[in-house]
Amino acid sequence: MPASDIDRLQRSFYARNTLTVAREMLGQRLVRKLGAHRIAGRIVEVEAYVGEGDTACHAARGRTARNAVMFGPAGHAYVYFIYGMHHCFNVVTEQEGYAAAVLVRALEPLEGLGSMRRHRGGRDGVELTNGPAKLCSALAIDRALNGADLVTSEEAWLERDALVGESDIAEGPRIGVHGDERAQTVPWRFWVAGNPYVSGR
DNA sequence: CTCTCGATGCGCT
DNA sequence: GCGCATCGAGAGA
Repeated sequence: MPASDIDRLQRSFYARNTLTVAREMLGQRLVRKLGAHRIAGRIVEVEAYVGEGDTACHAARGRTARNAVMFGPAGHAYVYFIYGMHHCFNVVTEQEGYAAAVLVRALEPLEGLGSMRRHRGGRDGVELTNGPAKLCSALAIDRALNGADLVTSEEAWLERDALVGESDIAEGPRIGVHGDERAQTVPWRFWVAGNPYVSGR
Protein backbone atom coordinates (compact mmCIF):
# COMPACT_ATOMS: atom_id res chain seq x y z
CA MET A 1 0.00 0.00 0.00
CA PRO A 2 1.28 3.50 -0.86
CA ALA A 3 2.86 5.45 1.97
CA SER A 4 0.20 8.10 1.57
CA ASP A 5 -2.47 5.61 2.71
CA ILE A 6 -1.15 5.98 6.25
CA ASP A 7 -2.78 9.41 6.34
CA ARG A 8 -5.65 8.85 3.94
CA LEU A 9 -9.11 9.50 5.38
CA GLN A 10 -11.15 6.30 5.48
CA ARG A 11 -14.81 5.48 4.83
CA SER A 12 -15.67 5.92 8.51
CA PHE A 13 -14.69 9.59 8.30
CA TYR A 14 -17.20 10.32 5.55
CA ALA A 15 -20.07 8.07 6.65
CA ARG A 16 -21.29 10.42 9.39
CA ASN A 17 -23.48 13.45 9.93
CA THR A 18 -22.75 15.85 7.05
CA LEU A 19 -22.31 18.93 9.23
CA THR A 20 -19.77 17.09 11.38
CA VAL A 21 -17.86 15.90 8.32
CA ALA A 22 -17.94 19.43 6.85
CA ARG A 23 -16.41 20.95 9.98
CA GLU A 24 -13.77 18.24 10.26
CA MET A 25 -12.81 18.54 6.61
CA LEU A 26 -11.43 21.99 7.40
CA GLY A 27 -7.66 21.66 7.74
CA GLN A 28 -7.46 18.33 5.91
CA ARG A 29 -5.45 17.99 2.74
CA LEU A 30 -7.06 17.43 -0.68
CA VAL A 31 -4.58 15.55 -2.85
CA ARG A 32 -4.75 15.22 -6.64
CA LYS A 33 -2.30 12.87 -8.33
CA LEU A 34 -1.42 13.31 -12.00
CA GLY A 35 1.00 10.56 -12.96
CA ALA A 36 3.75 10.73 -10.35
CA HIS A 37 3.02 14.36 -9.58
CA ARG A 38 1.09 15.60 -6.55
CA ILE A 39 -1.01 18.74 -6.38
CA ALA A 40 -2.50 19.44 -2.97
CA GLY A 41 -4.02 22.04 -0.73
CA ARG A 42 -5.45 22.48 2.73
CA ILE A 43 -9.24 22.70 2.80
CA VAL A 44 -10.21 26.09 4.25
CA GLU A 45 -13.84 26.53 3.16
CA VAL A 46 -16.72 24.07 2.67
CA GLU A 47 -20.51 23.94 2.39
CA ALA A 48 -22.86 21.16 3.44
CA TYR A 49 -25.78 19.99 1.26
CA VAL A 50 -27.96 17.81 3.38
CA GLY A 51 -30.54 15.48 1.95
CA GLU A 52 -33.66 15.72 -0.16
CA GLY A 53 -35.24 18.12 2.35
CA ASP A 54 -32.56 20.73 1.62
CA THR A 55 -33.98 22.66 -1.35
CA ALA A 56 -30.51 23.95 -2.29
CA CYS A 57 -29.24 20.36 -2.60
CA HIS A 58 -29.12 18.91 -6.10
CA ALA A 59 -31.01 15.91 -4.74
CA ALA A 60 -33.98 18.00 -3.55
CA ARG A 61 -36.13 16.78 -6.44
CA GLY A 62 -35.12 13.18 -6.16
CA ARG A 63 -32.62 10.97 -7.81
CA THR A 64 -31.51 11.70 -11.38
CA ALA A 65 -28.60 10.62 -13.54
CA ARG A 66 -26.74 13.77 -12.59
CA ASN A 67 -27.01 13.50 -8.79
CA ALA A 68 -26.96 9.70 -8.50
CA VAL A 69 -23.51 9.65 -6.88
CA MET A 70 -24.86 11.62 -3.90
CA PHE A 71 -27.25 8.76 -3.13
CA GLY A 72 -24.41 6.27 -3.13
CA PRO A 73 -21.90 5.30 -0.45
CA ALA A 74 -19.91 7.92 1.47
CA GLY A 75 -16.37 8.80 0.47
CA HIS A 76 -17.00 9.11 -3.24
CA ALA A 77 -16.42 12.28 -5.26
CA TYR A 78 -19.46 14.11 -6.62
CA VAL A 79 -18.19 16.37 -9.41
CA TYR A 80 -20.62 18.37 -11.51
CA PHE A 81 -20.35 20.79 -14.43
CA ILE A 82 -21.98 24.20 -13.98
CA TYR A 83 -22.54 27.43 -15.94
CA GLY A 84 -21.28 25.79 -19.09
CA MET A 85 -17.64 26.04 -18.11
CA HIS A 86 -16.95 25.27 -14.47
CA HIS A 87 -16.66 22.20 -12.26
CA CYS A 88 -17.36 21.83 -8.53
CA PHE A 89 -15.94 19.11 -6.27
CA ASN A 90 -17.92 17.50 -3.46
CA VAL A 91 -17.43 14.59 -1.08
CA VAL A 92 -20.40 12.28 -0.49
CA THR A 93 -21.39 11.76 3.16
CA GLU A 94 -23.86 9.80 5.33
CA GLN A 95 -25.18 6.30 4.70
CA GLU A 96 -25.98 4.91 1.27
CA GLY A 97 -29.43 6.04 0.10
CA TYR A 98 -29.23 9.39 1.96
CA ALA A 99 -28.26 12.10 -0.53
CA ALA A 100 -25.77 14.48 1.06
CA ALA A 101 -22.36 15.93 0.29
CA VAL A 102 -19.82 18.56 1.25
CA LEU A 103 -18.72 21.08 -1.39
CA VAL A 104 -15.07 22.16 -1.19
CA ARG A 105 -15.07 25.93 -1.80
CA ALA A 106 -11.45 26.93 -1.15
CA LEU A 107 -7.98 25.53 -0.59
CA GLU A 108 -4.69 26.89 0.70
CA PRO A 109 -2.10 25.66 -1.84
CA LEU A 110 0.52 23.31 -0.38
CA GLU A 111 2.02 21.18 -3.19
CA GLY A 112 2.41 21.57 -6.94
CA LEU A 113 2.12 25.36 -7.03
CA GLY A 114 3.68 25.47 -10.50
CA SER A 115 1.03 23.10 -11.86
CA MET A 116 -1.70 25.14 -10.23
CA ARG A 117 -0.43 28.34 -11.88
CA ARG A 118 -0.31 26.62 -15.26
CA HIS A 119 -3.82 25.20 -14.89
CA ARG A 120 -5.03 28.66 -13.83
CA GLY A 121 -3.61 30.46 -16.82
CA GLY A 122 -0.74 32.13 -14.99
CA ARG A 123 -2.79 33.43 -12.08
CA ASP A 124 -1.14 33.27 -8.67
CA GLY A 125 -1.62 33.76 -4.93
CA VAL A 126 -5.15 33.56 -3.58
CA GLU A 127 -6.52 33.52 -7.15
CA LEU A 128 -5.22 29.97 -7.51
CA THR A 129 -7.81 28.27 -5.30
CA ASN A 130 -10.17 30.78 -3.60
CA GLY A 131 -13.36 29.45 -5.14
CA PRO A 132 -14.99 26.09 -5.91
CA ALA A 133 -14.43 26.25 -9.67
CA LYS A 134 -10.99 27.81 -9.32
CA LEU A 135 -9.69 24.96 -7.19
CA CYS A 136 -11.06 22.40 -9.62
CA SER A 137 -9.21 24.13 -12.41
CA ALA A 138 -6.00 24.32 -10.36
CA LEU A 139 -6.21 20.61 -9.50
CA ALA A 140 -7.36 19.50 -12.97
CA ILE A 141 -10.60 18.12 -11.56
CA ASP A 142 -13.43 17.48 -14.02
CA ARG A 143 -16.30 15.05 -14.51
CA ALA A 144 -13.86 12.22 -15.17
CA LEU A 145 -13.52 12.14 -11.37
CA ASN A 146 -17.27 12.01 -10.73
CA GLY A 147 -18.01 8.89 -8.71
CA ALA A 148 -14.36 8.18 -7.89
CA ASP A 149 -13.91 6.43 -4.53
CA LEU A 150 -11.66 8.73 -2.50
CA VAL A 151 -10.89 5.84 -0.12
CA THR A 152 -9.21 3.75 -2.84
CA SER A 153 -8.55 6.05 -5.82
CA GLU A 154 -5.01 6.74 -6.98
CA GLU A 155 -6.21 9.97 -8.62
CA ALA A 156 -7.64 11.93 -5.70
CA TRP A 157 -8.15 11.59 -1.95
CA LEU A 158 -8.11 13.41 1.40
CA GLU A 159 -5.30 13.11 3.93
CA ARG A 160 -5.38 13.71 7.65
CA ASP A 161 -3.64 17.01 8.30
CA ALA A 162 -4.02 19.87 10.77
CA LEU A 163 -7.15 19.85 12.87
CA VAL A 164 -8.93 23.20 13.08
CA GLY A 165 -10.21 24.06 16.54
CA GLU A 166 -13.85 25.02 17.05
CA SER A 167 -12.83 28.58 17.92
CA ASP A 168 -11.14 28.97 14.53
CA ILE A 169 -14.18 27.81 12.53
CA ALA A 170 -16.50 30.51 11.23
CA GLU A 171 -19.93 29.75 9.81
CA GLY A 172 -22.58 31.50 7.75
CA PRO A 173 -25.16 31.08 4.98
CA ARG A 174 -24.16 29.22 1.84
CA ILE A 175 -23.18 31.24 -1.22
CA GLY A 176 -25.05 31.37 -4.50
CA VAL A 177 -27.89 29.03 -3.53
CA HIS A 178 -31.40 29.41 -4.91
CA GLY A 179 -33.58 27.24 -2.68
CA ASP A 180 -36.28 28.30 -0.21
CA GLU A 181 -35.86 30.72 2.71
CA ARG A 182 -34.34 28.09 4.98
CA ALA A 183 -31.90 26.93 2.31
CA GLN A 184 -30.65 30.48 1.88
CA THR A 185 -30.26 31.32 5.56
CA VAL A 186 -29.16 28.13 7.30
CA PRO A 187 -25.46 28.47 8.35
CA TRP A 188 -24.04 25.48 6.52
CA ARG A 189 -20.99 27.23 5.10
CA PHE A 190 -17.88 26.74 7.23
CA TRP A 191 -14.46 28.31 6.84
CA VAL A 192 -11.16 28.80 8.67
CA ALA A 193 -11.52 32.25 10.27
CA GLY A 194 -9.08 34.76 8.82
CA ASN A 195 -7.63 32.46 6.19
CA PRO A 196 -6.77 34.55 3.09
CA TYR A 197 -7.73 31.77 0.68
CA VAL A 198 -11.40 31.75 1.68
CA SER A 199 -13.56 32.87 -1.26
CA GLY A 200 -14.82 36.45 -1.42
CA ARG A 201 -18.20 38.06 -0.45
C1' DC B 1 -13.00 49.60 -4.37
C1' DT B 2 -18.14 48.06 -6.08
C1' DC B 3 -21.43 46.63 -9.33
C1' DT B 4 -23.13 44.50 -13.59
C1' DC B 5 -23.19 41.26 -17.02
C1' DG B 6 -21.77 37.82 -20.55
C1' DA B 7 -19.82 33.29 -21.29
C1' DT B 8 -21.35 28.65 -22.38
C1' DG B 9 -22.98 23.35 -21.77
C1' DC B 10 -26.27 20.59 -20.27
C1' DG B 11 -29.81 18.43 -17.21
C1' DC B 12 -34.31 18.83 -16.29
C1' DT B 13 -39.29 20.59 -17.05
C1' DG C 1 -36.35 26.60 -23.41
C1' DC C 2 -34.82 27.83 -18.55
C1' DG C 3 -31.73 28.26 -15.03
C1' DC C 4 -27.68 27.03 -12.74
C1' DA C 5 -23.67 25.38 -5.43
C1' DT C 6 -19.16 30.61 -10.93
C1' DC C 7 -15.73 33.53 -12.73
C1' DG C 8 -13.56 37.47 -14.65
C1' DA C 9 -13.72 41.58 -17.55
C1' DG C 10 -15.18 46.13 -17.80
C1' DA C 11 -17.35 50.42 -16.20
C1' DG C 12 -17.96 53.79 -12.85
C1' DA C 13 -17.13 56.02 -8.21
